[in-house]
Amino acid sequence: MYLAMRAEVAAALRDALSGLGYPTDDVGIERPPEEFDAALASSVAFRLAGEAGAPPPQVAGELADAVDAGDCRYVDRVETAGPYLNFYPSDAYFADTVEAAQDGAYGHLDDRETSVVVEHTSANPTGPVHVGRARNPIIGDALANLLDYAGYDVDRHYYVNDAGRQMAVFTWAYERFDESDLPEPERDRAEYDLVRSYRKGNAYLEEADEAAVAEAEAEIEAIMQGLEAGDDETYERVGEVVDQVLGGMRECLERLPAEFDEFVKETRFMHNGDTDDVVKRLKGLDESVYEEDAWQLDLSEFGIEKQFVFLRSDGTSLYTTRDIAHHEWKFEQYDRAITVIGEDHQLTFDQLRYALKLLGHDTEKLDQVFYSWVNLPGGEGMSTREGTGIDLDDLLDEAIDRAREEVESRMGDRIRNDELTDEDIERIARQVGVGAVRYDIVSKQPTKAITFEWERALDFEAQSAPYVQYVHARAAGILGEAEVDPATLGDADAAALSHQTERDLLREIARFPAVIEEAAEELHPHIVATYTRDFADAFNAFYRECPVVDAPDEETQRARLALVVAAKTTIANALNILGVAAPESM
RNA sequence: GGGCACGUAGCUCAGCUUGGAUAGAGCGUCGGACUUCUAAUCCGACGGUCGUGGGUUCAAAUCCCACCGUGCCCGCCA
Repeated sequence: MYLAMRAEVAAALRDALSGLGYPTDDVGIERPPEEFDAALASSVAFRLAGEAGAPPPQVAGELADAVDAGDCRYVDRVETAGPYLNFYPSDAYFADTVEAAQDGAYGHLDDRETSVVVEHTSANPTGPVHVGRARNPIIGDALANLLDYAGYDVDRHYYVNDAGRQMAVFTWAYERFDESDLPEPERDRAEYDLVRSYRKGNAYLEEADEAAVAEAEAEIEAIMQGLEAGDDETYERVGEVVDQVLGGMRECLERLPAEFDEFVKETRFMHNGDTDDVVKRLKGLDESVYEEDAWQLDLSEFGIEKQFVFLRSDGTSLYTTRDIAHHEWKFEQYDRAITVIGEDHQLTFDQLRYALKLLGHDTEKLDQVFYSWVNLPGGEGMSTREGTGIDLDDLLDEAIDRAREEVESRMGDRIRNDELTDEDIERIARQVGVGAVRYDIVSKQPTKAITFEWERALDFEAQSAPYVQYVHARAAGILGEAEVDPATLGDADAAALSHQTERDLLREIARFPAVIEEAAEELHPHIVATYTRDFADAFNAFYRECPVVDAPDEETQRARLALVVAAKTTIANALNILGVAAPESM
């Protein structure tokens, strides 16, 4: 209703402006401060003051008189507050909001008939997913959910870097070392098992004597050449390592849960000849130069002084070259391609973008969401190769353990005697623990640097997942207590919802689709998280002030029940976008 | 040195793209509210030169410039 009302207000303002002979290009619609019950406001009077030769409040008054809200379904009245115009919602606004939000699909915007691929995580299959990388699947999954709600046709891809030097090193090390050379694995799963070889191999390359290293390097080089040449046996050897490690990492990511429609392997674009084709076309560009035996692209026209090497002097391709072939493949199938990627890839991504542009592609279709790295206290980084960093599995385990302790410690002073079973406790611990980790990460702007600290990541207090989840559980509790079939609330009268906190909650519910629209437009899932906090505040105020089960009369009770259903649906869907579970009880 | 990002209360963060109503939350501190639809909640108090300095504007946390601090990148790695 918010979006519809905004359209009505904009149209009514434009009519009024043009009627008075003012420009209509900027109607200055914004959200009024909390103390006003208006749903929308306009500051347009400020900008007209000069032209009108009158102070803003006077212009506002003139405009308020000129605005005709008669045809507006959702605008009840216009009032001035100094230089501002405030637009108050009508009864129909509230009635339609309650009705719309009781539908489980509330928040889904109209189908845009636009396909979009969200590539995220794409962590190299070298070992366990650590917390430094965890920001990627959490942001990526929320972004994909968000775009889905916003009406896009979304696919989620994980691009598997199975062709680089790292994988050649890994494959060599996997074949080179025996179990007896390796320490105990930290966890009983494939990636923890295999990463031991990878770490051992890297240490060996640094520490072994020159001749031994040269021998190893020759084997690694042979693997890389085999991949480049499309040699089947080499593919099989590398694939054996990649598939095992990736399988384990996938299990870890599913705990979040983050799932993918497709795992796209980099080697695919070497094997099918696409990379060779890209190289051929890049060589033909005016910007292409052959220097020091390597083919490079001069991107100085885009402000990048560093030349982009796309073919090594030994004739092998580079990561970004293969990524160009990968993106051409994406462009063939999707209208938009969005990549969630670490800020350390900023330059690489620019090179990719401009190379694609030079090859004649519309790079407007390409978007990226950068996030900055998560570091350990003391500024230490996390590295799979060196084995430093906190494994995501450990973080999730710890979060669930702490959540379980929390649930159990609260058992004693629960007022409500609803007999939580052991399964309930386990379910709540998982929902709250994992939810807290996700919420902590998704609620912040991705560009801000994060230092990982256990206490902070596992804080269950306000402004965390449990705070919002609790609202959902409270709503579920009321509906359970009322023993009313939500489906029978169709005739509930929203006019009975006249309390200030009821109106405030309704306004929050009404805003949800606009929040989705804005967050999707800007590719900022954290806007949804901010919304859930405001929403929770509004719900808690309503909860405090307005008894539902013991409402003063039946009409009020039914209206409030309908409001609770609407609120529950809204918060469930908002949490769903963030990838945070919405518990029925906790 | 160059490029990109970030800098808002003691701490963690919204707000900045599209300038506008006394700059908002949470944590912490202090003081209140559970025989009540779940107190993982709520109410109140305290707390801010919006990094610094200029500029644009009727109006700047928001836009522009310079500087300072922090992170990331500047490889024929990914």
